Amino acid sequence: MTNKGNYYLTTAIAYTSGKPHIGNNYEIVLADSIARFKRKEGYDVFFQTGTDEHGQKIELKAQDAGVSPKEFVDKVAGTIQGLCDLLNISYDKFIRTTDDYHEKQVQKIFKRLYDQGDIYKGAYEGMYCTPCESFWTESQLKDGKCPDCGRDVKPAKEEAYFFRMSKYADKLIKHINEHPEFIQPVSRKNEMMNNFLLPGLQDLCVSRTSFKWGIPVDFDDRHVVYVWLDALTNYITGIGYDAEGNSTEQYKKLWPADLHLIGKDIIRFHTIYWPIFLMALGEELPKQVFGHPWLLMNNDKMSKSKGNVIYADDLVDYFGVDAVRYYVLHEMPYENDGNATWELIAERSNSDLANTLGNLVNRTISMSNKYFGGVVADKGAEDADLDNDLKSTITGTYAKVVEKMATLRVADALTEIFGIFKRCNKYIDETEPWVLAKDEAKADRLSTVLYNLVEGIVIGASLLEPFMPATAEKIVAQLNTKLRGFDEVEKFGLYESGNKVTDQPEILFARLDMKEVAEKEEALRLAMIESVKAAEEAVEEANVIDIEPKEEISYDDFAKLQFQVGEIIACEAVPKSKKLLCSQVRVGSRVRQIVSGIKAHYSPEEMVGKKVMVLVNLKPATLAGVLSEGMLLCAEDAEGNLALMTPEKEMPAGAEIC
RNA sequence: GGCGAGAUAGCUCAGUUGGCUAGAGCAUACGGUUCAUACCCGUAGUGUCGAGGGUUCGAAUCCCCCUCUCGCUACCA
Repeated sequence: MTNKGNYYLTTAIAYTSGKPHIGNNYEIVLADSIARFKRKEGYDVFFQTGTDEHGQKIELKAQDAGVSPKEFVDKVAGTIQGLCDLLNISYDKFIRTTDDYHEKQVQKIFKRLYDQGDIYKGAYEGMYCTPCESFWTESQLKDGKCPDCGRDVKPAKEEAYFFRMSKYADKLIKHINEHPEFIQPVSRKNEMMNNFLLPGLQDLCVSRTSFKWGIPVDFDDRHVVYVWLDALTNYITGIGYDAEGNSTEQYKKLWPADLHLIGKDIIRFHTIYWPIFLMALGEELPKQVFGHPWLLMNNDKMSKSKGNVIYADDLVDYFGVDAVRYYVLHEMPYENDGNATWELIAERSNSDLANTLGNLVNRTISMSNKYFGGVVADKGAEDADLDNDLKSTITGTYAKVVEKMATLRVADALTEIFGIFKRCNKYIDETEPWVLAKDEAKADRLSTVLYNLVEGIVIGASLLEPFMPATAEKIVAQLNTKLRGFDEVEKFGLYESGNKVTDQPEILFARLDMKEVAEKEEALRLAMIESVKAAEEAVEEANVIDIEPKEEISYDDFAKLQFQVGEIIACEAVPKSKKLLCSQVRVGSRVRQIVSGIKAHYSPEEMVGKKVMVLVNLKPATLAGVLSEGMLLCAEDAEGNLALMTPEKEMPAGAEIC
């Protein structure tokens, strides 16, 4: 195939906070199929993936695990790279944001942007969201919560470096308008425009002082570089970018990237901040950013405690790598989220892989052995009526696949390829080889029919190679030939006539018993729940939580609070609210009505009769239209589980707590 | 209560700028076949395109309203 030039594609780098599940691995399988396809089309492909290893979340996770952040990310990065290899991912480069050259360049980039005035030092006073590691202004908050994740924010002030986003906003708007293909799917483009660009971009805080696990700003080492500035630059540092103008030949060859493949949740970072960083560096923008949908499990959020997390390695163990690749590539819709369950994967494997494809290869080889001792020869005994349609279907498939792949419709491309195998099965029915075999005079015709089948399968396997490389190889190995290049899949009849196929056809995909699949899934589910429990029990003893220290108070401040034991004598849910319970609480001789947000943790029935700790002199308030005169005190753990405070010995309602 | 997304065959979904009797795959039923992994081929379907109203020569597609589902979010005093 003639060289068509360079093609540089990337996946998002995986955040090393834990082992990724199949929904996370979907992206890289998709990227791999595109990379392999482009290579086969004749592009000089460079495919980069890797891990994003900095940030407060990782610092905390490492702390919990009792290891250093570096030890923590080394382990997770190893797991992630292992999964990539398991899934047969043909990446050219696996970058880690803790790699030396990357860290050095990020520092240089930061310095350069600072020197040229795009980054300036300021003080940040605002609301901070810890999980997102993001600062927000009051006006950005959504109902007082983080507009991104919706969790609580807290006021914080810190010296920080800022990036002048607004300086480049107009240029970016112009770029997006002039390059409609830049943001895919297009529906995302308007979201970015209307929600962020047109209302006016805020300057972005690009440094942190609240934690250490990041790349230090080299001229002010109390600060570490904002994780997104750090992470996004991997796309250029990984191929040899140098902020001082000494970029490598590879960089000059590959940049700008042809495609950034990312999840739909991080489109904003890739279509607003990243392009602006690049503009500031005077670099070209990537040609396209594709925000793919998510793969859900059981149409539900995955959760280890529910035991419904699906891991790629479990699936590969059971179904084989190509069945897993086939499933995620074929079942993922283009714009909506997809769904995965063990049953769905098994059904797909049985119907498409075992029946349509595997059985076709098997029956073709069996017939060749049975009728001709495995020798496949084209005797030229054509039946134009039957053969021409078969041939045109097969040779016409490549063009259709190319058309689908051009717009990243990978699932549709696979459907086209399987059209070949379906057509071949039909051809067997049309030609009835077992009938031909009974007539000595029709031996040549029979031979040609089998030749046509083998040829069709070879072309189909060659088209299938980018998506299911191992299977494609297995098929042609059994047919004693090689996979074709894309310049040889539109011609019919290149299979070497007289070749001999294997006499020991191997089952490509075994049919799966749905009952066994269900049992396997259930076993894994139980094992997962067990391991979660065991892990919880193991940490139970050393289980401590640190919370943000509050300002010191005087005894007088404390004395202002009046706590008493209260007895809950009645309790009911507050209508029109999702979290509130309304309790009647006897405190001394008085009964107070207290509303609490604990419906998720206590049922009204189990509340009744409890003796609890009550803050009684809190100003009454109305919640969801119901008056509340006081507050029930609870302890809260890191997961937000609540436990009511109760006296450890029997005490009368109204007893003072002091 | 607020914001967002969605509702098409039993299941998973396609349906481009409104246009001929609404499609695909799987599952189902029936028929054919036996080379093959009880497989393959063919046929048949069933759908008030969530309900109602409107615009139009014509609406799954546009507008209004309603119902329901799913996210996120509010009230955690």
